[in-house]
Amino acid sequence: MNKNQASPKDHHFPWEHPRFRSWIAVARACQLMQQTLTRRMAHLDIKPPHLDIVINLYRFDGITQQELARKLLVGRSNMSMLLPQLEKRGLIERRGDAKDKRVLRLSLTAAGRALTEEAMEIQTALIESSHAGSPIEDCMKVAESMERIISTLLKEDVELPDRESQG
Amino acid sequence: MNKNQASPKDHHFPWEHPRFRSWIAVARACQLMQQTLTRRMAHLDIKPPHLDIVINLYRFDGITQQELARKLLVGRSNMSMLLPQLEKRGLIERRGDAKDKRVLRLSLTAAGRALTEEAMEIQTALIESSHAGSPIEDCMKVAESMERIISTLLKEDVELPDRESQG
DNA sequence: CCTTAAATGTTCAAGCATGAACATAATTGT
DNA sequence: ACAATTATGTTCATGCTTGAACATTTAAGG
Repeated sequence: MNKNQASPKDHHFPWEHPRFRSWIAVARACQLMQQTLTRRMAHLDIKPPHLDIVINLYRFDGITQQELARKLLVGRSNMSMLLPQLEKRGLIERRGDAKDKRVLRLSLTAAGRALTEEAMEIQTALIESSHAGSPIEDCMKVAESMERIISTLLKEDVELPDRESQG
Repeated sequence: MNKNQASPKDHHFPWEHPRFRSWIAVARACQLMQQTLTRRMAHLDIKPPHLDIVINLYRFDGITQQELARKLLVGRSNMSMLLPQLEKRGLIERRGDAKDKRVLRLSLTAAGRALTEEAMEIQTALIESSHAGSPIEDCMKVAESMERIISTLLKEDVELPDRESQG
């Protein structure tokens, strides 16, 4: 009853599957990285979700809330909750588009840009140090594996409300 | 101001660092996997956090709440919130320890075990299918990389309240 | 023994994320 | 032009997660 599917070899329990064990490690690493990053950025008063936002604004000035939500793989309502906070703190600006009166175009203020650079340094330093001594080729192989997984999951992930796969 | 640290090579922006790009892919893959798993398990009325719990109870019968929290890298208060729900649903049991009157020892009921097996099959199938066609060696290399990162992060992660690194 | 420190579990307020329902604006079809 | 559909953003109720404060129990030090 627990090995007639998804198990070409006869591993009785999921945690005996190499892929399963491997994925658990990926998930735990992610979790730990997020928690550590949260603590390291605490003094800037931003958390990973905010960092994801400002980094994307740093790269893609004038992006809309919907585009941003798609890049971050979150719902639009999430952006509607978080962006006003960042706006009140003077880190970002939201300006209506002249051509399309529905959309709000986002950009960083000078203060937001400065904060983003500071936070990105913390994140980069953490990533570099936690990969301590791993050859860069390992990293590339990891990236390839993950991107394969991402595109697989995005493909079979059609037809859901309020989230329509990203570009 | 944005490249005097953590950057041996002269990549001007974080997203030009191979390790940074690679890590973003890891994080996104995790996020997508969780979202997809959430949808696939919706009919069982359990979410990834509950699955993590019951799988560990499946493996480690009689574990305490504290030990469980450490394995899952979450706070004790989290367990205090989630476990009573599962208990009310008749999926787990909590029994006080005779020797140490502080601890509650956890175990699955028959219904909980059945549900866990069903959910594990879904998760295993999802993991297998999302790795579609990736050789098993790639998986092993990913696992190695992630475990290195985990141990690095756990080492430098001493001294924090309510979370004391796991065993 | 008795005081102090540590460990385990609970409660609470706050913040993040979600999906549904809604309002407005743009696009398409006729 | 008009109706129907789609797209963008907001609001709301719900649920997960956290960290602090607390109570109880155990362990350690004099």
